[in-house]
Amino acid sequence: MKRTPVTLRDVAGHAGVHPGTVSRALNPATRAMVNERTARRVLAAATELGYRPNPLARALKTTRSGTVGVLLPDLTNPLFPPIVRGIEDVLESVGMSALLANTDNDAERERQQFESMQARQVDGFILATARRHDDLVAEAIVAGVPMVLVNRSVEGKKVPAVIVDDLEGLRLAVGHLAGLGHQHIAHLGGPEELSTGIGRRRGFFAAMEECGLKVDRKLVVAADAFTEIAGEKAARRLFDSGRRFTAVVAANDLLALGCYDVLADRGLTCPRDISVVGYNDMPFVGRLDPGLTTVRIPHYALGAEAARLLLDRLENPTSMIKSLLLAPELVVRASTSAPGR
Amino acid sequence: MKRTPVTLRDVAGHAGVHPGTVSRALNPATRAMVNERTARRVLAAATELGYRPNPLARALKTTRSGTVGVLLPDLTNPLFPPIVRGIEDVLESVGMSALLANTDNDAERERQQFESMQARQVDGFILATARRHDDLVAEAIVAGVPMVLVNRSVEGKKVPAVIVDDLEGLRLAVGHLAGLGHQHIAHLGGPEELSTGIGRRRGFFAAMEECGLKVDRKLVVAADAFTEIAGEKAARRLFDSGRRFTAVVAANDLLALGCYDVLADRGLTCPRDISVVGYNDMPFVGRLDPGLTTVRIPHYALGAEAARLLLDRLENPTSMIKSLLLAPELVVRASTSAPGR
DNA sequence: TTGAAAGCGCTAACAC
DNA sequence: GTGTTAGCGCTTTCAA
Repeated sequence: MKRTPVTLRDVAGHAGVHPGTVSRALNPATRAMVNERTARRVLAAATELGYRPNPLARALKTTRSGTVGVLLPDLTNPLFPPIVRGIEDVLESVGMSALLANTDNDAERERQQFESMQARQVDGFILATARRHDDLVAEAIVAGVPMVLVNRSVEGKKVPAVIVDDLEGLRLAVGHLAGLGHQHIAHLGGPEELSTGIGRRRGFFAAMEECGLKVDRKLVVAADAFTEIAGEKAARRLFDSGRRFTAVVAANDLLALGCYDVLADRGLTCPRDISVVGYNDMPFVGRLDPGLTTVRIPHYALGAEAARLLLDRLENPTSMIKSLLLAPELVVRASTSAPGR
Repeated sequence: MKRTPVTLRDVAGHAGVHPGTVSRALNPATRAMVNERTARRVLAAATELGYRPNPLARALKTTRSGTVGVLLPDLTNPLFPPIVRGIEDVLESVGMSALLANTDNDAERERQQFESMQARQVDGFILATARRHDDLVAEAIVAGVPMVLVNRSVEGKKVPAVIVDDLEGLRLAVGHLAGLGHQHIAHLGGPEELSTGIGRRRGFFAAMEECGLKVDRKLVVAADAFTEIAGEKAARRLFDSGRRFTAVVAANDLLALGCYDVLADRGLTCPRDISVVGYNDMPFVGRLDPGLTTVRIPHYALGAEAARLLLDRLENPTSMIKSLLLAPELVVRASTSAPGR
């Protein structure tokens, strides 16, 4: 049970063949090279001895470790666990596994983790940390490091990514509010150095236009992080603007929570006084008080597809770069209602 | 930037010394063996060439990989991310890292992941998956595999664990309700094959006793998993028992959520009709409707301490086995009030 | 189809 | 102090 002391040699000895032959017999890709009967004998010996190949030794030899580096801002952000599971499940299905690292949005940490993973000979990367202008990503791409982005993309899309259609997402959010009769809608945006921040901001403008609504630029603010605190701060700017609005579309659920806080602070009630729409549909936001109307994104699928895309590139490095745009979906709950009472 | 083609040899050549010397100079533990000046020269050459040691090669040689296997039921259970971050942060601080795997409470998967990690030569394990009677843990311990349990423990504690004082936790929960005037308190327990399930159940009985309250055994049920669904099912049994009760203490927050569902289902209001107390203080349960009164456990510290304990064992394998019992804390919110209107 | 031999990048006796 | 040597467990030419 302890450290596998049983090696290829042991199996070879037991089966009366050369270690090289054992290697060939045990590797599905090379099994064809070996006589069917010998192969069976080797396999039998292997199982009998309880042989477990040593992935490190293999990796050292082949420079392929069967692992993928996954960089994300912070695992405790509820957005990420489902994405990670999606990644892990797909990787596991092909016998690979993920190496996780949290970067806390720190570019230096990010680079350090990236390099440490490279040293560990990961076969590729999945990044949930990309900024719109991201040196690390740029360098990795020119260096030919297999990589796919998830949730966020970079400017000048030469890198495969699995992201959500934010234009559509905002269309759903704004359309819903407009349908309810809201005319004065504010946007609590995300950091503009992130594709998600800018994408939803653009989506907001586009959707307002489509609905025939005027955007009051004082009612478009950008939080400097996708956190509740940052959301609170930015929401305060909205309320301090002196402009009138009856609804706010937040660029993500955490921001919407920050908005909830400000509402409570000022004795305002949601949705009676102000309707709020979130983005992401994080776990449990449906059970908040009030249940958050939000744009659902397929978390798990984002991760799973990103992993698939990466596997694809790993198998076929020269294939065309493809990205995936997943469709969001509106989930209407209690935080939105018709305006004015 | 790409694959590190620069090896010990390269550095050696550049510095005009033997690779062995480079190895010694670069390893803090053996640096003392080498002349100060040579060491400096080597270091300079290493940085100049951008040398990155290959952890795989080192691991192969030393059988120590600098990684720790972490088995947990499911990363998307909000309980775990903070624990995992605690583990990762501590490991990272000593240059190690974690390999995660989700087992979905499947013993077979668990064993398989365990073995695959062993094959990857992890230096030790942190398990959040232990059952009270756990063959895998038992075998690993006799095999001398360094391991520490987190959150859950096993029967016959011969294995280091970092857990929460459930007796105290239940004392807080029951005491709070008793203080509010509740006399008829139900327990929505967890699976009894888990130390957390049984521990909180025992804590419930003990605390009721301490408060001078009688336990109605019909009002003590056990869910068969720590999930919202299982909680709902079990809570239904409570309400179908025909017994009178004004409060329920759930063995965890997810179970409490299941209870919320049943309440809603039956047109009951919390806390007016029934007070509910949870356990764990998962992220965001304070924002539920109603905000959940619960017993807070120090998630992050659980993970961090588990990692520290493991590092301790790794450094000093023969040291005494120690476990840690962390103190919980009551967080009173809106789901509890005095009984009877 | 199988054996022989070299070597992935590193560490650790052992010698000098 | 530093060089030499062997080898961790595996894959993969190259011969046979």
